[in-house]
Amino acid sequence: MSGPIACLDASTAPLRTVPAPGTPAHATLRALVSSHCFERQAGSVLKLEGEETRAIYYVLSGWLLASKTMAEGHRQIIDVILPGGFLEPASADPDMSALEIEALTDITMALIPRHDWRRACNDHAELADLTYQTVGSVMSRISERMLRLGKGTAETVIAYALCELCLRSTSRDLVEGAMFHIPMTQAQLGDFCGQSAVHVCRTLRRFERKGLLDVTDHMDVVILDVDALARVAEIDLDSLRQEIIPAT
Amino acid sequence: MSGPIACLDASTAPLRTVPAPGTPAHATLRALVSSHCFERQAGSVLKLEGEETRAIYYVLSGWLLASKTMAEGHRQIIDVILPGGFLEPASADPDMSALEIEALTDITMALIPRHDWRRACNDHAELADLTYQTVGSVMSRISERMLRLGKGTAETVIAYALCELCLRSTSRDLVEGAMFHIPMTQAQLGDFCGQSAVHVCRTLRRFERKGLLDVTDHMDVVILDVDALARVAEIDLDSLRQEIIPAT
DNA sequence: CGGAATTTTGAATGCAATCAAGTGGGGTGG
DNA sequence: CCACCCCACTTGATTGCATTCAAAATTCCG
Repeated sequence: MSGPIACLDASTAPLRTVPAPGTPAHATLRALVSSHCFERQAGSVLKLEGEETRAIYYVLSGWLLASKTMAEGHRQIIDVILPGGFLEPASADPDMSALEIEALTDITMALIPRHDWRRACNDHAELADLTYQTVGSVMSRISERMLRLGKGTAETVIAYALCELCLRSTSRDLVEGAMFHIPMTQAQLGDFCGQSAVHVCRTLRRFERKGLLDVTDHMDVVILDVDALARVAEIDLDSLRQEIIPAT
Repeated sequence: MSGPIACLDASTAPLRTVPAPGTPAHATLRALVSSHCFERQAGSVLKLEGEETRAIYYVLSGWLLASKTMAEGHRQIIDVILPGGFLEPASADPDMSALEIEALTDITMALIPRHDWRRACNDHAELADLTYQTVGSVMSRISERMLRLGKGTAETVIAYALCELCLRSTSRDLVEGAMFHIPMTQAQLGDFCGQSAVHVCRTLRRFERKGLLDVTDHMDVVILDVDALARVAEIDLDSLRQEIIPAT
């Protein structure tokens, strides 16, 4: 794998609306991002578990995936990061990555040195806010998933994952009939939900038969009955949105 | 439940060795902690899911527990916090708690207003380091658990949980024959490991029969065969220590 | 068009939940 | 002091959900 490729135009990238454009914080963020910006193809592994790490992974476009693997190749996807999101894969040893980081799709992203990021956070309260808010979002969506992983049925976990990804990828709405695309195979969705690929398939099919949703053409999902799906996922849509989706 | 009770002597509390005693950062941490210090009984619920929160939960002595609950009372313990550890239960909405916080044992702790904490982190790099290191520790141990919750057998999850709690509570060592106490019932351990209480019992009994460990008298655990236990947990002890236990 | 990866379906196995009943210890009140 | 109760733990039996294995169908991509 080659080194970072300079990104010609980071200005089109979907920087979060927080901090607001025009503010010094926004300018700092933009500068940080564009000076460390590069692209990768889907499937590229950016960091392995246990490797040295000193940077923040900031996603501009595409989806990023953080996972861990056990013996026999059993893998659990710990989190998926969407444009505007970021993650530091550090463990208790700040220089060691606890996670494997991989591009789920073709991706544009920035690898910002931890120190630069922290300096920026010290200088701009809005960036510190953004950081804390992101940590909160990550923690709460991981917690929701963990709850269902531990105590839910396959239907519950998978329905939740669909709701979460839909909410996050369609920016805050989950309406009947809206289509959204999940750039994951059923096997990957299985790794995300702690299920085998076969059972993901069966479960999606069952959802279709029940009229909850429609899955066409490689994970294009149309939710047909939001309320029923939310019931299966055991969520309250509004509470979940407040919990995992940053305001504004 | 009554309000916070002033803690007469926080100086005996096991403040982390980072920042080092004598430094300004240490003094600031001590001041923050002792001015917000109080005690609670085992079982006290300190915060409910969805409630407002604006503070960091810093544990001085005793164990704290963060959990989430689904319909029908199915609960998952997301994390356990030991003395010297802390947690902010905030979600994407920084003022809303994503977790329920509960005292697992009688506990001495400090509830430090987020703003004071953040100001202190801005003033003292060591405190910021401590914060990032703690976030890293929390994330990596949650990830390890999540991996096994999703992809491991009951034996793997439970063996891992025992190793993690032993490593953390006996400060970095996991030696044969050492006894340590886990102040949780089997039902709570089940909520931690995504298993039913009944199955936790069976699994612990099986471990005993295999000579991996001994569990006596309400969760006093003696590990008899560290290597075998680590093998069941699918961990490498040294890697895990580096990953989840802060250095020094 | 051919090969590889993904999805689908069937059948069998096995792990863990649930239900149910019984044991044992610690604390309380008579 | 003893009886009782409550809670935690233990063990057995049954049920059911999800995995695994296997094979076919479909789609993607070069």
